[in-house]
Amino acid sequence: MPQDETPQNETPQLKPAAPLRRRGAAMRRAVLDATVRLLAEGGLEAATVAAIAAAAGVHETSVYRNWGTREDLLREALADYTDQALPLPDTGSLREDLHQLLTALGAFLDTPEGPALLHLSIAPATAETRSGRDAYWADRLARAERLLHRAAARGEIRPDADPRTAVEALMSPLLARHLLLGEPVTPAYVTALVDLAMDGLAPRTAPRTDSRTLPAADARRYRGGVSR
Amino acid sequence: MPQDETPQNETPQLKPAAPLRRRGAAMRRAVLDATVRLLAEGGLEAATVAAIAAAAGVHETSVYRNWGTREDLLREALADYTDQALPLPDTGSLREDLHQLLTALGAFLDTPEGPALLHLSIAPATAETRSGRDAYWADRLARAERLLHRAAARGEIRPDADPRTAVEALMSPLLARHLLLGEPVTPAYVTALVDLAMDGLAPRTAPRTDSRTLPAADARRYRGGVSR
DNA sequence: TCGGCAATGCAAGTCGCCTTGCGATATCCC
DNA sequence: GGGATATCGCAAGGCGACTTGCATTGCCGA
Repeated sequence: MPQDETPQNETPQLKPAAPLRRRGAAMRRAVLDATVRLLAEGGLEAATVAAIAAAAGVHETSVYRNWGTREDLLREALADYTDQALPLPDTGSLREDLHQLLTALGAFLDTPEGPALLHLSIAPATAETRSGRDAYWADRLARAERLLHRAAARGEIRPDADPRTAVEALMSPLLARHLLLGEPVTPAYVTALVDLAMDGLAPRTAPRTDSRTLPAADARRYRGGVSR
Repeated sequence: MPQDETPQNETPQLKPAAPLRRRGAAMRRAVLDATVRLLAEGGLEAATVAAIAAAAGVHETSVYRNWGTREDLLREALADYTDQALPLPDTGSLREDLHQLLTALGAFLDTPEGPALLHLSIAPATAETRSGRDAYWADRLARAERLLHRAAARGEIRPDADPRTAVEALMSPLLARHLLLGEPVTPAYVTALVDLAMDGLAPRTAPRTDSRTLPAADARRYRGGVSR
């Protein structure tokens, strides 16, 4: 125990009856807020545990005891922060809805929080953290799926189309573009994606030649292994 | 050529006259090989720089001097290793080609090397490492694009479709599934994806109701800014 | 063949993530 | 108000990534 040494730092006059040692929910909030702030200001690498703890006026140990790992903390902070980041449009037109949704997603990816969230979602996940992560993204996709269901009710999409697949096919490329290619998500790209999803690759008013393309139902046969 | 590796550290008596201070290309090969081996055996976390260096019979410092970063090393090792992992099918049918390509990609994602490559490709990249990473993935996509171009020559796809967008829309979901959702890439999923890309969401032989869906050519117009 | 240069080995050290044991205190509950 | 108990602050330390200065040695060309 520190007998003398008077560990109180340089507070010459003020001895505020200040809250000092925050705990429980109050402490969690302070840490979560500090995390998002540091993240937004300096990106992923600025959000070290030491920096976060200091900014929140909390000791590093408390962070680890409450969240276990830095990644868990960042993940929770971001999930909490971005919970209402992507509102669901409802314009009455699927094409337009999708366009707006993807544009909003693209914009989010351009903020510091976007890539941070993706990086964390993707970091080698342990069994425990994985379930939380999967649930988070599954929820995001489920929300987007509602667009498709509304469109289906309006007869805007073919009845045999799978909404889940469509949602993944639409949102994944935006993430991949940002993460893998480092290319921006332009309005033109969003349009191309939506058009592709809506209209498909195959010629619509088929070229007079009979269907060289396999009938969809038949294409389902699965050719065994791909040679090496 | 590889003289038996002798991983036993306990060689109490032997002081081989050939300490083998490998350098240059020989050293790089040894390190690259050791990296892939450790990666395949113990996953990402087993491939520490210390472990790799030891397995390659090289000093840690050399690794850092040659690659700079652990991630750069892993990235190069994997890129080198997987260079011919995804052969381009050429069956004469786009639907079938895509099916095989995506199936092979899905299979790759189920090996330890697949996720490792993705994780590394996505890790916060510095300006230098980013260009290499982007180029790698751009090359992968360019290869796949060839499928689309062949199909275009055969008249299998509408002339106004963008091959690049299609490739991204097809491959990205597989990556996202693995990384974000933690869900497996099943043959059924591959089929659904390919079907979606080929046929689109919009009803084909339009429901008797007149074309509620915008004509493909006209749909390309871009509705101004998306609100908020 | 031999010297010189560059690449490697080695040691010591920094930094960020994370753990642990212990003392100090806020907060609930009686 | 006065414990009990869960929490928090603190210090020390381990581990892995990464750096740096210096001693060694492989190797290429003169």
